Amino acid sequence: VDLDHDGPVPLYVQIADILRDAIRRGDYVPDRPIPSEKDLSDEYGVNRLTARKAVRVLAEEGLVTVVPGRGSYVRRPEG
Amino acid sequence: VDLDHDGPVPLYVQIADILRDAIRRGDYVPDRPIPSEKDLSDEYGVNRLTARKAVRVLAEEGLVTVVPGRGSYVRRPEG
DNA sequence: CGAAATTTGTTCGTATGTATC
DNA sequence: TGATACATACGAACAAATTTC
Repeated sequence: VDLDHDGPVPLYVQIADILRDAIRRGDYVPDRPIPSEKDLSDEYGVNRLTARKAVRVLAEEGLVTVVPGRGSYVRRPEG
Repeated sequence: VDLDHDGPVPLYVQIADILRDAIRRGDYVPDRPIPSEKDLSDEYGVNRLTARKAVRVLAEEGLVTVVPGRGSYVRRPEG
């Protein structure tokens, strides 16, 4: 799982893209948590705050819900 | 809370001026923190480092004390 | 019930690169 | 040239919420 550290796309955007695709593919399913910020930072070799920023992107898109002390859960599509 | 982005006065100076006035007015009181760098950057729509620079001005004037990881606290006047 | 571990939340400190004035 | 300003990214420390043992 390698990111492009030199290109124009920010690391947190790259991670957000990866996570978004994974959710769309069904690798992460509704009502279940995606990897923790720490797991993401370990997996992609980035700072926790960078991984956190990626998760926030998904949260702002409504794809996940962040729960303090629990994790970030894939949202069940409404309707 | 709007700043003059075009005039000759740097944004960080404008923010420092606003904060200084607020402290003098008593909006922020001794031993209590002023807004965090992030809150200031959000409120004034500037980069965090610009807000940080404003806080540093006040710190250099002795009006606040910056505590890493905690915040910037209004100084209690000596005497 | 309580201590430890996990996870997210917050804050300041710092560095790099880019752009603008 | 230098000061200003922004975006990104990492580091360190601690707090708060939650779960696990």
